[in-house]
Amino acid sequence: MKEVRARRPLADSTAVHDQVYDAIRQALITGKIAPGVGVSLRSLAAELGVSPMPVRDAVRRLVAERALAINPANKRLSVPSLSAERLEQLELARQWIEPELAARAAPKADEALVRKLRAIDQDLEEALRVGDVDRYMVANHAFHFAIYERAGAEVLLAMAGGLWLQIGPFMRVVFGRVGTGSLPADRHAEAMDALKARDAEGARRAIAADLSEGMDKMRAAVEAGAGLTAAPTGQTVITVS
Amino acid sequence: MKEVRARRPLADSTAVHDQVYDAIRQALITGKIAPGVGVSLRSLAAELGVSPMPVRDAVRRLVAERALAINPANKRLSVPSLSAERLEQLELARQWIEPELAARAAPKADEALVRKLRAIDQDLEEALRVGDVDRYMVANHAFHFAIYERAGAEVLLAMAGGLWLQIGPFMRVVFGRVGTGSLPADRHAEAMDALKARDAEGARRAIAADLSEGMDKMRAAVEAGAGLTAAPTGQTVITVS
DNA sequence: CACGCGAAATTGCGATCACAATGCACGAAC
DNA sequence: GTTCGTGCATTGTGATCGCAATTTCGCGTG
Repeated sequence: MKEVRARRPLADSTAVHDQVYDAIRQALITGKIAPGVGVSLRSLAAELGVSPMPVRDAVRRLVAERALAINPANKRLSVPSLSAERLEQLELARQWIEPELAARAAPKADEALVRKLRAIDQDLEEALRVGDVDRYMVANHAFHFAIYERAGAEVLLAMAGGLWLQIGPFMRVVFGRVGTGSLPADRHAEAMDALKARDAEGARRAIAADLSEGMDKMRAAVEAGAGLTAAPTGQTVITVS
Repeated sequence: MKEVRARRPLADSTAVHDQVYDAIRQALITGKIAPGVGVSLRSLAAELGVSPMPVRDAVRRLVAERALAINPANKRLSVPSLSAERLEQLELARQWIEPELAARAAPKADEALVRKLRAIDQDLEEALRVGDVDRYMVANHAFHFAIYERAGAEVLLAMAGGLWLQIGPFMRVVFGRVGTGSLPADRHAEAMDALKARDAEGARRAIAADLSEGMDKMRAAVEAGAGLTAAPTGQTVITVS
């Protein structure tokens, strides 16, 4: 475990704790870490090849964003378990904030944005065809936030990002069960049309509909799913690359 | 600066970094730290009498909650400056989430809650009479969140907490200028009546109106205020517990 | 007096060590 | 065979040290 660690100039772009944060964040969004399982700082650190320190920093951020939970007694941290209450609140919040962001982005949309969205959406459908769940989720996230960033609403964007972070594990459970084939991307086409036309209300409706469909599936899966809250004895086989 | 530091059993209640977090959080909510001023880890640590490490942890959380900003170039941190855009988004988010929480709390309200609210409100009015801004803000925060906690909506509650944290510095600026005497607490009485009657929509309206009045004052102050990002030479006197 | 320019101080970041506390497991007693 | 207690391993937390980079200030030059 004592490896030669390349010491980067450290000023080029991102700090180590940011990279660790992104790694765990991606693992959460794509659902690579199952809900309910416990993770430890040192195990994560060893897995990522860094010292526990930057992992601590990253974990602090994630806990603050409610993407990771910390047992107040144990002080041991884990992925928050999936409950119907949490999902209901997350859905409500998403249904309010994300259509709003889409509506604000519409007037500022341009040809470049639509082109970028079309490229992402093609990748998304490709992922759907081949059944690559991870790739689909990454593309879906990219699609939505390419729109939301255009709104130029920093505060709301950060809130939306936090919500996606919290809802990632839910998504993974759903698509792990239902499969990716059953989710049509029609709403994405509607959204792109509305953005192309700078139609704020149309974009709002399209995103709202897209969210509704996705959340419906999640709610159904959570209500029907028995072991969604995961076994506390879960093995943490997390491959954060 | 080499003091004998009492080593607490550490398992009694809260960790040091939590105390530091609470200290800075309180300082932000009550507006003890002015927007735009830069703070350093070591200076905060020295002021609090701890090592820079727990301060780093606390700051990490606060940055994640957007209560502190970090200059990507400098990597130096400061309180986010007050802009009309930020205020507009914060107002929108508050206007959506806080009435919702109040409405959810109303059916669960009981006599004990109303009594507690009445006590807080009396303290609040007392603070208004004597012109104690800090005490007023603490009481106002306590009033609102005594209600919101009753909703039992963990996710929404956390979001509301984050919003208050971001809007704290704004509040301080407003009340530092306008003075506390001009803010009537009538809406609080309405809210208490609605809660007592378990009237969800009434509680929603009361909180919405309360927010509107407060945010109107803030918006007016921000639009009119020139030196809102200014940095008073204030010594930030923060103390741990 | 103004303007660089270089050295010292400050700052954030990461690693390593120390410590208290909890979790876990192996083994002994009934 | 079941149960309880004792030891070791692991965990989170905090302090201290080192490093690189940026800021800051003083000094010399124009």
